Amino acid sequence: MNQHKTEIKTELQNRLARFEEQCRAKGLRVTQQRREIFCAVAQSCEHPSAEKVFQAVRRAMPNVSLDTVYRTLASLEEMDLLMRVGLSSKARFDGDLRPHCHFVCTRCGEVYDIFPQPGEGPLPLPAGVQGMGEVKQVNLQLRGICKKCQQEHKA
Amino acid sequence: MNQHKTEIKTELQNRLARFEEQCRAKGLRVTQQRREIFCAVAQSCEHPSAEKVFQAVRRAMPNVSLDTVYRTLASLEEMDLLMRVGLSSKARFDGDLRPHCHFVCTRCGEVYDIFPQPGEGPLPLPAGVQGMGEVKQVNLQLRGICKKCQQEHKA
DNA sequence: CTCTTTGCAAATTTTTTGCATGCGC
DNA sequence: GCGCATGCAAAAAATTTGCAAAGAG
Repeated sequence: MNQHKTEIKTELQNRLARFEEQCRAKGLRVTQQRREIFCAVAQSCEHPSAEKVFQAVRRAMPNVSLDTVYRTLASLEEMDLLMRVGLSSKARFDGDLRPHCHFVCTRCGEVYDIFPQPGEGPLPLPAGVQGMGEVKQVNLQLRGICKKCQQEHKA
Repeated sequence: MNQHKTEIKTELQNRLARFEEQCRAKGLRVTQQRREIFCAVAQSCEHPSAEKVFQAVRRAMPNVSLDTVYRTLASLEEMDLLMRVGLSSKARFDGDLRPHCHFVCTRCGEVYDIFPQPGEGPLPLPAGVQGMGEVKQVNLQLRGICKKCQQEHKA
């Protein structure tokens, strides 16, 4: 992770530029709060929760409110400027433990199973996992817009 | 998904057996509620939320309480009888959009990045994703026990 | 100057916990 | 019968929403 620190630093400029560009493209104003919240996530290596982002931003900006953080995180996600680890708020469960993947529709929230096709082997693990610990479970999550939502959007 | 329905049906017996076995192994009692909750998740293809499981179980058992569902889902997860899609309750954010994976420690909740090693290509997508919709984001999540927790456990 | 965005507060939703009673072992 | 597990209720945590005031374009 640390060997990436410097890359991240130099990349922060690019990201900020992209942030402003994206905001303008979507007609959103580039406010201090948005910039701070974006930076807080972009600079952090620790996958912060909304609360953690709030605390970090508060140091630079003592009266941001938690709800602004929530609203901004959601809009940054929508602009593809950050991503959510895991799923949105509500926990969901899967009783099928056979290896398979999930397609998560970011519009309707539906979770679809993707089972391996006949003859398809198990997914290869990234080499970098060596030495991190013991892997007990693998879950590949693909996020996008499902067929149904694509069609509704066209209509 | 439907071509798996029948497999799931026949597999339900195995799973129930495994469920009872696992309960006894961990010294947990095999109660009606646990069995019902386990079945509700095992039979469902829709990755139900706690609330949905609660509603389903209520049909067969009108006075289960929601907190029993929560407690039971947590213990079933711990016994590896089901898995959680996404992460536990709290949302977490990642500002790094370069392709990388996450190692999630199920003991301490820490999320570690796994960047591709030099020369390592992008992860192949499962063939079955064809026709599900447009994939915009790929997230591979490996769950297990991280190095630090392994060592603390030994001590 | 306009209209989005913010902060505040309060509401909602999701999840957790304490305690007396009940049921599996 | 013993003791974990449940149900109830209430608390805590996480997230969302309505509205007046502030600030970006």
